[in-house]
Amino acid sequence: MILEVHDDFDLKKIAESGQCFRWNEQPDGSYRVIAGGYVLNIRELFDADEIKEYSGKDNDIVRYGTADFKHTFFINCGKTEFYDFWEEYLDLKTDYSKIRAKIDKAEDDYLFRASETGKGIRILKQEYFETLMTFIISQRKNIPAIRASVEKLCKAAGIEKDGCYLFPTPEQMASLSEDEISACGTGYRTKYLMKAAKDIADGEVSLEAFAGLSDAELLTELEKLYGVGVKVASCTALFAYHRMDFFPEDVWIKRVLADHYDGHFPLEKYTPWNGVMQQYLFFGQISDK
DNA sequence: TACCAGGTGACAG
DNA sequence: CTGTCACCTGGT
Repeated sequence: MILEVHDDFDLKKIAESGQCFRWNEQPDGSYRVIAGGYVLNIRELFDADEIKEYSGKDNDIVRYGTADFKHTFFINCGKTEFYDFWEEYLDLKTDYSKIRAKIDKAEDDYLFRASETGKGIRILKQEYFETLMTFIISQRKNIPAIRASVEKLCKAAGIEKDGCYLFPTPEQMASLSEDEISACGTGYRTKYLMKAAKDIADGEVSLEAFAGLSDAELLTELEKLYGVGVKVASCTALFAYHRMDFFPEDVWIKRVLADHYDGHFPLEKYTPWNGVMQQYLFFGQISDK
């Protein structure tokens, strides 16, 4: 299919934004994305001739956004799979260039510059269980270490598909022994993962039911899970439940706030889009390194 | 070798 | 309620 997005959309920035850990750049510049039980390949078509070539092959074309610029992608899935999962996952109905336009350069030049650097990031709508597990794993780990750990876990418990391993279901995860999980490099987080997986597999906790809660209630319920504090809970709320107003504060963001905002971000100015602002600030910070 | 990294729970005070 | 500390593991 051809995906034409008249809005901010940058594959590389999304892959490196730290919200997802299973986007892998391929030798041809495309990205392989494992999510929702699917394995997708997505490639931006930069060249007009290339776009014409693909468009001529009676590929379905879907269009999103209203900006006066566009990004064109080739994705190797059909309409059924696309509407079933990827449309929502990629958050194609949200207009990020309009959200970006809420940032006043004169009022906050630092955020404005961060948004220019991070332009193209979208907040994915990822799966509840995978996001929760992944951000539990992320505690005191850097991004490469998180990716390596998640990959091992998928290989240990997930189903193989197209040469990749899907993220385990709660049941698959709960069937692993402590040693098997620990062998994935999860360290002291192993007991947190086991408890959450078991409670969810047993039906004691329903991540699906959490979707009906208000932002505040959702945060409270997530924080009740063993090993889940405010950071992991707010990342899960933002990246899986798509609660766009959450503003997760990790050490990187805390540094930004200390250096540029007197320790406190003016959340009231950007409601209900603070999560997007957080992503711009975070991306600006890590891309300096 | 020692210290740190996208935190959290358990405990002091 | 705020401060301190151990914790697995991989990296410098």
